[in-house]
This record gives sequence, structure tokens and C-alpha cells, in this order.
Amino acid sequence: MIDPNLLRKELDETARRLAVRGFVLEVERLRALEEERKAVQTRTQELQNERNVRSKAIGKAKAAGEDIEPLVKDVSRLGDALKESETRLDQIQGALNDIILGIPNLTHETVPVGKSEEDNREERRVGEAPSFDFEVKDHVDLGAGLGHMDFELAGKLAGSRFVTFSGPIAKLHRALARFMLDLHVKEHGYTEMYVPLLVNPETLTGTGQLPKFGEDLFHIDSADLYLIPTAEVPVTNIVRDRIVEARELPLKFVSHTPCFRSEAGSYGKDTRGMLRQHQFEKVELVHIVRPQDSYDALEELTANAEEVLKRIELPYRVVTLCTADIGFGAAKTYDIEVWMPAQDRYREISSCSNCEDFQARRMKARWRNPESGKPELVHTLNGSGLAVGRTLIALMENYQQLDGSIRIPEALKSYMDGVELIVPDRKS
RNA sequence: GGAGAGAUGGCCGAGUGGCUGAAGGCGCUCCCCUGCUAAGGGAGUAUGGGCUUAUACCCCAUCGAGGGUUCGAAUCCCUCUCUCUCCGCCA
Repeated sequence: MIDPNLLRKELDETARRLAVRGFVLEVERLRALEEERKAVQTRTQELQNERNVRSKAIGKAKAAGEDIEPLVKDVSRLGDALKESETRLDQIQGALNDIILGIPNLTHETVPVGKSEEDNREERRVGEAPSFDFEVKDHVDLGAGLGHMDFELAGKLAGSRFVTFSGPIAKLHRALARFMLDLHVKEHGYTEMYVPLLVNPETLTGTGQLPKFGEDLFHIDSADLYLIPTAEVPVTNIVRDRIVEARELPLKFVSHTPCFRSEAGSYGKDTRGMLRQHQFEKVELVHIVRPQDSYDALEELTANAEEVLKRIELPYRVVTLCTADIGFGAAKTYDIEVWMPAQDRYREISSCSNCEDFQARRMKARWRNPESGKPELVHTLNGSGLAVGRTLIALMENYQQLDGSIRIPEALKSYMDGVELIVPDRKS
């Protein structure tokens, strides 16, 4: 959440900055609530103070053996007024809290202002799109030809937006995840985390999925738990309600998990193939850093994710999301988009965001600043390094051969037990 | 799932209705003393909020979480969460 002081002291300016990203702030309602909050809070605290002072006096009088009845009678008068004041304060603060939890983050000054994803700013292109002297197939046709990717079977087992792999495709999928984990742990200095895939509402509120985006999540009714939509949720919440020492920073975590998304509201979008699934694997990168380091960390994290594509030689580009396309909690986001030959366009394969103190404030995630000696909010960042399923289909499409077989890039061979080519299964 | 015990500050730990935001110890910070080391003496050491020019005062809240009783709750009652022990079950 954004700094509540902005709503108290710079309300109009804050509304203007939010309007840039298409969010309409209820300025007049906030102003009225804030004014009342101030009055009621002051009144409540005065009443509490009076009660405390008088109650202490009763304690003393009693210890001294005096008659306390008149004193008790005197304080009881306060009861109703105090209760009423406290109740009203709770209501106001609840209302303010509801509003503020629904306000998106303020964007960084380097974020392009835009109206749609058309206005995202391309930063760089890396690698050459492969040229084919035959008609390219998409991953669905390739998978069907190979006989190792089955959407119908998944439909029978679960429903739409699921997939099954068998044999060499399942192995390639696993190889990709292992390759990514090893790269980030051994060469980029990340600590691997194994985390719960079901989390409670507090955790999801910490990273910003709740209360506003609950319909995007799968919920377990029997236990009030949710399936994680990304490892960002449990991993970032490691520092929730903590004050970390300055010497511990930066914290860099990598976690490979399945992710679950209801995709409510995306009916009819990317229905073919496994671009948009209810369940997919992702290797997630999370940084917890000092505020002054967060923009350097965003470059580092993005470079770490890009390195995966460089190693497996897939062409991609990096774009800075504009104010219309950026996510709820992010101050700045780079999307990495991989080349998809069958679609003849780049598609998102990683999203790397600096949330600044937006999640930290919700989570009460702080560090002790040695200069002030005081706890201050950390900055949090996250990014896919990479989405494994999408990497798999990008690899299939970019490395396809005339006969429908798939070549294995050099960097993955050691993870494939020597398999250099995935060929159609003659049995199927 | 059944039976029982517990949750207090960075840590350990006291505290069963009143000057306890919390004894004592450890740790940490600063100062003093000591010609090394060790020991010793003193002071300080939670977080959020209100007020404020102020990280100064003062005030409010917080002893797992949320309700309740009371003039007054860390202490009493209820619900929940988590931890530990025993039994059962189990990858």
C-alpha cells in the first residue's frame, strides 16, 4: 500500500499521480473520512486518558483504604461515550483501510505514460529470430506430432487449461526448471527456497493479491487457504512482520513452484495450447533490499532472468510496461518477451518488478537503518526466472525441425542425459 | 482424530485484577575504572499511532490473534491460531 501520509498531506497530488495509471481516487470521501478520523481519534484518546487516570486513582485510594465508591461512580459515566467513540473510530479506520488496500502503487518517474500495452517502451532486442524454410508449427501441433503433449487427456483428468506431458517432453520440462535453478543458485548467488503452495489470506494481503484480486485465485474452502498464483507470494512474505539487520541485506531467493490461477475473466483469451493455464511451473526470483538499492536490484534481477534465455539461445526483447499495463503493486516493471515463431510475435515469459515499499508496508517488512537506528521499510522485487511452461513451448517452436522433431540447445544437454533431439513417437 | 501443557521485550524468564510497557538475568550500545587478559561500576536499550518545526516532551495502543467481563486485564471468561508431550493414523 502507498504511504497513508500521502493521503493526509498530499491528497490532490497523489490523486493526480494515480490518475496517470487510470486509477480514480475518491478524493472527497477520503478528505471527509480523514477529517473525521482525526477528530474522533483525538476525542477517543482523551477519553481513554481520562479513564486511565481515574482508574489509577481508584487503585491508589483502595490501597490507602479509602472509600472508592464515589470514584467508581464517577468513572462509569465515561463508559458509554468512550465505547461510542471507539466504535466510530474502528468504523472510520476500517473504511480508510478498505480504500487504501485497493489503491495501486505509484509508478516510478521512468515509467512511460500510456493508454494500453501498445505504449510499452521497448528497451532492447537480443538474439535473432530463426528463419525457417518450411511452414512453422505451433507447440500444440508439434506436441501432438511428437505424441508427448496431451490437452485432451488433461481435459479428462481436470478440465480446460491443463496439460499433460509424457516421456521426453516431461523430461525437457524438468530439465528447464533444473537448469534455471542451478544457474541462479550457482552463478547468480540466490538461496533456493522450498515453500508452501497453499497460503493464508494474510500472506496474500501482504503481497497485494488480496483483498482486490481474490477472484483470480483458487481457494480451499475447508481451510481458508489459497493456492499460490506465484512463488512471489510465499517467498516475499518470508520477511513479513520482521525487522532484518542491515548486514543481512540484500536477500536473494529463488524458488521453483507450481502456480495456480483461476483465469477468471480471461475466457476466450489464449485458449489454444498452454500459453495460459490454470497450473504451470515457474522459477521465481525475489530480492529484499535497502531502499537505495532497489533500482540497481531491478536491473540485476532482470539481467539474471535474461541470462536464462541467452544460455538456451532464445531470441527475446525487454519492454518497460507503461502506466496502463503495469501491475497493481509495481512501481516499475520490465517484461521479458520471447520470440514465438508460430505467432510471429514476442510473448511475455517473465515480468520483473520493483514494488519499492508497497508490499513492505502491507507486510510490515523492515530493516534497521544503521544511520537512524530506526526500523524502516525494505524494498521488495520479484521476477520470473523464468516461466517454465512458456519457456518449453518457446523452445519447441524455435527449435523445431522440418520433420516435427525438436533440437535440444547445448546448455540443456547435460540435463537431458545425452538426448539431442526429441523425435516423434512411432508408437503413437 | 483423542488427552494434556504452553505462547510475555533481541534471547532466557518473573508476573492470577490496580503506580507493570512490564521484575531479574543474558546480549547489545555508551561512559568510568583497571599499566595486558579477565573482572568491576554507572547509564541506556520494543513497536505503531496522535500532538508537534522536532528522531524533545506529553498522550493512546500493543504481553500469540479476536471478542467479552470490569472503574481498571499480561493476569478472569469465550473463540481461533500456533508450539510441545503421549496415544492413534500416515508420505
